[in-house]
Amino acid sequence: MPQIEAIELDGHGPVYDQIKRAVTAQIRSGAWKPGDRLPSEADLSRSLATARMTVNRALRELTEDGLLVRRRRAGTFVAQPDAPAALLKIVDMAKAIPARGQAYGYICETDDTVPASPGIAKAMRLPPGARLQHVECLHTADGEIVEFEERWINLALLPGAAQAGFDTEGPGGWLLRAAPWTEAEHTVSAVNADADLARRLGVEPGAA
Amino acid sequence: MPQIEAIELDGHGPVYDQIKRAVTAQIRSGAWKPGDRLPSEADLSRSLATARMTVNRALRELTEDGLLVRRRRAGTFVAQPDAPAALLKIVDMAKAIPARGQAYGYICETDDTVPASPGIAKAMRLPPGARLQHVECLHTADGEIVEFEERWINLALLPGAAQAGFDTEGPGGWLLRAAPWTEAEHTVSAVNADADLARRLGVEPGAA
DNA sequence: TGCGGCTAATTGTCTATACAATAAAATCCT
DNA sequence: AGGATTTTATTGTATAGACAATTAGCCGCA
Repeated sequence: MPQIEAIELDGHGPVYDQIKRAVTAQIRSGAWKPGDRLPSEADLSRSLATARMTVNRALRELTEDGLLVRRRRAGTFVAQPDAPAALLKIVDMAKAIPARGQAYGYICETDDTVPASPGIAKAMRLPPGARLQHVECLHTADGEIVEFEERWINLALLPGAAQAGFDTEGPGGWLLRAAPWTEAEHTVSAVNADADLARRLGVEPGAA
Repeated sequence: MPQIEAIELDGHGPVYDQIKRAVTAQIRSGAWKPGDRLPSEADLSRSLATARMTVNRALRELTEDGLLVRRRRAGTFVAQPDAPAALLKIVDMAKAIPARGQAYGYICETDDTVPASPGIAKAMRLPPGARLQHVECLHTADGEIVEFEERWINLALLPGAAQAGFDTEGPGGWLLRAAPWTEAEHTVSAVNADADLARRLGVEPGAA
């Protein structure tokens, strides 16, 4: 089981930001690894001598950024990294358009692994034939097509993208796999975490 | 000067979410238009009988979503809609990658207005020759090219994209134009708002 | 008029506390 | 043992109050 060390603030800027940086630093440095459980808000607020609300804001925002995953009673965990970064922006797009009063739609036309064509390879400074994930999708607002987007993702750097499935189910279905698990029980808690994330991602956009 | 009516909560879910929905509804319905000033947090918390922190969280999150713009002492304004939606995801990408401990880079290769080629026109269900904004950019993490992205934006629906300038300065430079202005003084407050947004967008990623 | 300093309105953050919601873990009862 | 129930740890939200930071607007003065 991971032993979580105490973190320290740097006195620079708002406290919640200091906490965010400190936690981020722990994760970046590898001191806290994916799946590790963080100290509880109560513990952190005690050891940092701040109010729990401040810790809460920091952890809540990091969760929003996809760096952490939280579950009531279970605790706060370092999220599985890697692929979510590629998808956050889609989530964001899906969130931003309804906020403007329009019904957002996302249609994925193609999503497959292809060797880089000479033209794309040149654009990406890759050797021709490198494995790429090719995604074509449409963003619609109120049924009208706002944007056509074509992407080539370097699978050498983002291996998770191949299994991501950017299809019509939307990104939520994929993000499921970014769940936290404690070292001991893989399957069980992974299922739970999936349900948790699914709820988070499914309910929020629907409500707004 | 716009007369802002009181808003009402619906008793559904967390209060900060109710406030978010209520404000969003006002904006969607057109009751609050871009540039309009909202009641102050103090006024809202009084008229809604909630704590100011709760109102603050709601307005802060809506600001994060790009729906509002806030300035100390000046107040909270309905943001200029429209084009920011297309860019939020870039901002998000720029934020998400450094959060994972890598240096994010954004290189825009082309950004011009073109008539739709037959192939693209078909994909977007548009007549060939429709005006599109064509953007090609690279997303890099630690200098390595993670993703090549090509986009065609329907200028008929997002006219602002043409002047957006998705160039190497990054999206921040563009978002400047999404500033709020009171009906009376265009130029002056627009400049101020620019400075404000610039700070917001320039400082946050730099700190993290 | 124009400039400079003061005032005060507004947002931004922090604290301490409280209670609700959730679900893991322990306990009890059969 | 095993299933039901109770306990309890943890996050989620709400509140009231306080002070800091920013800056628009006002007032005075040259």
